Amino acid sequence: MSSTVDELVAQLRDGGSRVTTARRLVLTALVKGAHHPTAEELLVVVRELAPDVHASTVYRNLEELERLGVVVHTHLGHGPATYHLATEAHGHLVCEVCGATMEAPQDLFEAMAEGAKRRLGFELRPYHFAVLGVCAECAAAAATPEASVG
Amino acid sequence: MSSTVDELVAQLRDGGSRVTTARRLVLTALVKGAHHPTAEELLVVVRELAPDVHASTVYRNLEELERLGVVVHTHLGHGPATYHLATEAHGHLVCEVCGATMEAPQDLFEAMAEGAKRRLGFELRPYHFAVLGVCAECAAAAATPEASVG
DNA sequence: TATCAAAACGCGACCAGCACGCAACAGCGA
DNA sequence: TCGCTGTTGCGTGCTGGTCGCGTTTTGATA
Repeated sequence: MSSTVDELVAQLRDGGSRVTTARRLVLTALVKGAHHPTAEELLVVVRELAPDVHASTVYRNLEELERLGVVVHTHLGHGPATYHLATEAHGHLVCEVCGATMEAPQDLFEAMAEGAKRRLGFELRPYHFAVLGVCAECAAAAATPEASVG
Repeated sequence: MSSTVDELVAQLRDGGSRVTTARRLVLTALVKGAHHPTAEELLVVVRELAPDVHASTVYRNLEELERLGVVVHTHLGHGPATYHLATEAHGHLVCEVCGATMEAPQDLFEAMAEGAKRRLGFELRPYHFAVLGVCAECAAAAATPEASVG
């Protein structure tokens, strides 16, 4: 969580990658930006600092950073993928009704992971795709017929 | 599981939808076809029976069938969505390494679902997106440095 | 059985999200 | 500073899916 751009840059060098302006800006955007930015949103942030950076550069850098284990991407639903630093890896719960995204408590997956491992030999990595469902507010709204969410 | 095309057609009528050739063929493809067909694969099956059916017709029909609760779609990974009858709804475990897909035992999600409900008020619907991980074979292959999966 | 409004279809254009090929550029070790 | 080679900008292309429009088909009714 305490990752600074400089630390991440060091990871890049260790991995044998060059440190370019665009690449540094992508890291900056990841550190400073919103919680679950898409590639598009990262591009916007990057372009505030360097307007000429091309979208494909951001995509390629995210790919490279992921290869190095610096960032991971997650699918929160039907839209574009979202990116965050690998040090912040966590599961997500997303409400199908209102789209609210919440981070899953670390231990929420534990029982399931253990069950999958013991019974199927399957090692869960439940971070890549969000688990969908209905959040408390929307469930309550659905339960009271008079109410409407909007 | 015992759904026949006729039963599904009846569901269509009950829902106020018209029964067309293309629509019946989509249902036929879902009943007879592979386990987790994509829209594209369904289109191929449909076209074996009626070559002039257009791709957008299949997409629109799947959307309508989903609206009626007859079919559901699932994302097994980065590729296209897969479709199956709502009566066959189940969770999926997908291996990130080899791509193997397995149906999750019904009770695997129960502990997690209960925990999410009690602690966050969140009602899990863990069927829409697969849970990724590493299958037993690939985990074993990774554990023995000499072995290689290919 | 004929009529007809609305639903569904075929078709093509279009869109989002992303990957790719290529020539120019820039990081970084010597 | 030089030069190798990784990276960038740019355009183009691909996949998966949506949309608008004019035509065809369905199915309730006469």
